[in-house]
Order: sequence, then C-alpha cells, then structure tokens
Amino acid sequence: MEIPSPPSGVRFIDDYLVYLLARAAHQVSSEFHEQLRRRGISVAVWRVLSALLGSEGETVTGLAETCLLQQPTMTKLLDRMTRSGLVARSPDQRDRRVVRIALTGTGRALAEDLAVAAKAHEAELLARHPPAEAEAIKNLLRAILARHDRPRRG
Amino acid sequence: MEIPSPPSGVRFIDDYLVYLLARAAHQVSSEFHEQLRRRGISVAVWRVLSALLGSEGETVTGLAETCLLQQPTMTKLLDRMTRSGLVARSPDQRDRRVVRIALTGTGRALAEDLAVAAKAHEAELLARHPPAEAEAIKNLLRAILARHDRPRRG
DNA sequence: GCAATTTATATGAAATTGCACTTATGGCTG
DNA sequence: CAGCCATAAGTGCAATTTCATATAAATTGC
Repeated sequence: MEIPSPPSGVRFIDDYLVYLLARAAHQVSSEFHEQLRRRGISVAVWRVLSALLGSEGETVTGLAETCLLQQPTMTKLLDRMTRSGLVARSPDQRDRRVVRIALTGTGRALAEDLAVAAKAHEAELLARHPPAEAEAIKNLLRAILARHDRPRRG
Repeated sequence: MEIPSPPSGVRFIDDYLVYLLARAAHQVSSEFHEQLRRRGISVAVWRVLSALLGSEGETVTGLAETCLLQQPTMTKLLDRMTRSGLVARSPDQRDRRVVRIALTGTGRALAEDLAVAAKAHEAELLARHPPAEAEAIKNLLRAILARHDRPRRG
C-alpha cells in the first residue's frame, strides 16, 4: 500500500523560482552523477576536471568560483586531486601569490573521457524536449546568467 | 593590476547544460542565501521550512527528496531543527515506521517571515528580465522538471 | 501465519565543507 | 621607500554530509 500523501496542495516552493531552478539542476544532473558514482568519481572532482577542459592554468580562486565552491574547499579538493595525480600546481611567473592548476596526462584523459559521456547525456536530455524548447533552454539560462552575474573584476 | 586570465576561450562547461543550470541556480539564489547567512539560518534549514509551508505532515524521506538531500542527512538536520524548536516529529497512525514532520509555532513564524523575504527577492529577480522572458522562465523550468522527473511512486 | 522482501528511519565512523584566520605577495600613496 | 590596504592561497577546528549499515515495521508469497 501507499503512504497517503500529505495535503500537498499548494506548497510554497512549487511556485518559487529559486527552488524550481535548484530542482531542475538537481534532476537534470542526477543521471550523470549516478554514472560518476558508479565510476567512483565525486561530483566535485568532475567539476574541476570539466572546468579545466578548454581553460587550463586557472587559479585556485578562479576554479572555486567556476565550480561554485569556496576557496578553502577548492584548496583541499586540489590537495586530494594532486595526490591522486589528476592535476598539478605550478607557481605563476608574474605573481608569486598565484598558483596555476593544470591537468596531468591522467587527468586530461579522464576529463576528456567523462566529457564525452557528459555530452552524450546532454544530448539525451535535450532529445526529450521538442526542438524549439531545447533551443530555448540554454538561451534562457544564459540570459539568466547574464542578468544576475554578480559584479566581477575585469 | 589584473591577473591575466587564462586563455578562457572555449571552456567545455560554458556550453554544457548541466553546468548552466547549476550556475544559474547558484547565482540566482546567492543573494537570498546571503540574507539567510546574515540571519544565521542555513540554507538547509530554510529549505525544510519552506518545504513545509503549504504541506505539513511530510515524511522524513519525502522531505529529503523535496529538499534534494539524502535521507540520513535529513534525519540529522531534523534532529537539530527539533532541538532548536522549529519542527516536531510525530508518529504516523497508520504506519508506525513513518514519522511526520510539522512546523512548531516558532517554526511557522520563521518560515512565513522568510517566505515573505524570499518572494520579495524573487520579484526583484524577475523584474530584471523583460516581462515575456520572466514569464517564460518558470514555464520552461516546469517543462524541464516534468520531462526529467525520475519515475516516482504513486 | 510465517519467512523473505521491501520500506522508513536512525546511527556511526570517515570524509568533506564552512568559517575565521594566517601567511605571503602585490599595489598604492604620501 | 615605508606603511597600509587588497588579494591569493593555505590551515585548523568545528559542523555537516556521506556511505554503509542497523533496526523496526509493513507487505508479499507461499
């Protein structure tokens, strides 16, 4: 038998933009994250690997911002990824405060491998929508990002 | 001076749906989450409070699913929220495995208070978009959710 | 009606994250 | 150039989350 659902008539969150976005992000990524889990790769590690694809030489702070993590969290994550041979740190020439992060050979191979799977998954996702809608999704998201980007340096 | 950006030409993630969604969710919520932080309320607590607004009597597992958390995480979160007097557990009549969660008076007051702030923030967010776009956003998100909802019981 | 299976919640140890702070540079101003 | 503020990264400890598993209750199939 089924546990009778609570009177889930008008939940606040069902019409709350921030929740809809969070839920959509979660749902859409869950299938791929499941693939990662099966391979023993954490979401955080995947984020760093993918952030470095096409843009190596990122700084620790830059990676943290890209991966939506705090800087100390990124420092510790990079410690682990360095230990497991996926990335390497190197000092910046011009500014000795800065540490540049690069993929190792192993790291790049894994990143590219996962990226293929990620793109395949994305194609599947988009295929579930009518073409016009699929088209609209990324554009709308970019519009949101553009309008709500916090003031950035540069 | 500016640290010269790395050759951030074509990052993989900048055209990756899952990332765009995650980033949009993060950016859009960050301002409100900052308000929460100033009030000493964690995002997780806010999620539970808002999940219960309009739908009390949720189960632990149901709340975990709604709040995008794992069940053991929710159990412990509810432990803390119970201790701080925001929610109360009560046994389900029909199924003694089930625990129903309800807001306390304090919890409801806080939830409603925060919900007002959240809705105000949402209005601000939407005001930054042209009306047609603002209109489209939630609809599109609901379309995504509808199409990618994992098979659910019921 | 009972053993086997499934479902709901809780628990405990280990890993991760968050927060406040330190250290090391770099940039700026007088 | 000295002093001061800003920025980059790392550290330490407390809090939280995760993973695997335990416990309890309900359901299923004989």
